[in-house]
Amino acid sequence: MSKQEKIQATALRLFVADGFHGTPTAKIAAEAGVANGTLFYHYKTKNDLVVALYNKIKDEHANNVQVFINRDEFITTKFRNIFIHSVNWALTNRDKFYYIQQFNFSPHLAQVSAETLEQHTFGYAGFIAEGIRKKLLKQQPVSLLISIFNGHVYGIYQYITSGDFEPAEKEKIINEGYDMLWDTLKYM
Amino acid sequence: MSKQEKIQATALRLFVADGFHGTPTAKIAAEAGVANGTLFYHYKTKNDLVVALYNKIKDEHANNVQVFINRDEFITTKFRNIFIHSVNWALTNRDKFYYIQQFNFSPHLAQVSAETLEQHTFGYAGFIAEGIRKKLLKQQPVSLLISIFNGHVYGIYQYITSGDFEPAEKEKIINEGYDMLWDTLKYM
DNA sequence: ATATTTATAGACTAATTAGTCTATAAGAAG
DNA sequence: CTTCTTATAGACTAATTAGTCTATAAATAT
Repeated sequence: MSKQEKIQATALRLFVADGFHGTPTAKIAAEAGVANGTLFYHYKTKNDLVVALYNKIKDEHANNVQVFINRDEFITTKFRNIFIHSVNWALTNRDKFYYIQQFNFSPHLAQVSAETLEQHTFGYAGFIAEGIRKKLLKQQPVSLLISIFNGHVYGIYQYITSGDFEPAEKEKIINEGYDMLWDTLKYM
Repeated sequence: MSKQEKIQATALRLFVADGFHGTPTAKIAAEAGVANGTLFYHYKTKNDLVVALYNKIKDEHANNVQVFINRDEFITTKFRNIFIHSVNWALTNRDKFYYIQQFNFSPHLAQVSAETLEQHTFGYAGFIAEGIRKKLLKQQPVSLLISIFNGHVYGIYQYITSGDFEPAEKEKIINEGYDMLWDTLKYM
């Protein structure tokens, strides 16, 4: 792990635990085992670090989803896989998932350009549009279906993290959660 | 408007615009037209103000929903009304809706007791449980249905606020949004 | 080898800001 | 009318902290 990666990992952990403002750059540097100057060498400002971390996590997730989109499977299968993977990703990367929400509801979001934001849902868009065209999904705007999809992922995530479930139970909830989403989004 | 109310209203506006840490208490006091000492007379600490504001907004919303729950109507009608009202409330009180999310994804949340948090969904719980018992809603845990409900409100809200829609369009989206939610939650 | 760039260290500072302190004013109670 | 409580004001401070500065060390290129 390079010093830069250590800084990122430590920043993620501390930002999630104590918030952006509750985390001094000095603490990040100290817990990452690097000097103050090193942090500011890699990131011109604290704000730069906050934004870079966001973009990195978003990229990681988008690339993750892209793999499922690219697979040569029937569109409804893909759709199911993407949902299940998204929930599982959120559950196994809670810090990262939380960080995205934390960032989304902060003034930092305004610093990310609309294009960058769009790029992160770019993978979905074409895929969802195809589903609509082929009359597998409801005849509604792509972005509405994406919003509902995300809202549903979020809802299932909230439910699972609010309780204490066995792995098998979790899987069952996710599967049934998918069925419920499908009831919402399927054509007719 | 009392000085205290002015402080709350100004704090809400500034916290949403600039974040918790981006808003000095001195600025809140100045823009509310009160002295520094007055703010700290009403709220022992800045943190107290942040938490009090959260509880106030949550209470307001919970009381709002309660009115619909108490109405003497058929349960499915109530359900629909609550969904539509929730989306409309979020749309006409964007600052407050945003503030709740901002707070939920901040370390401040840990300062709100589990009971207080539960109390805010208390109204829903009995009502949803009734719907499940009467086999109008899916045979799933109450809290799962609430999570999905909230996730869906959030999704529709996101979609509407991300575009520029006429009032009539908004209404149509909300109504269709409800139909989609109902497809997910209805029994069979 | 030597020069240049990249990476790291850690002491220092200038600015910011939460909260305190003292002084009053307004209102309620006796 | 006077005592006590509540509400308001605004100057002040002690602590925190983002970012700078200078010095090297390591790596890369010439």
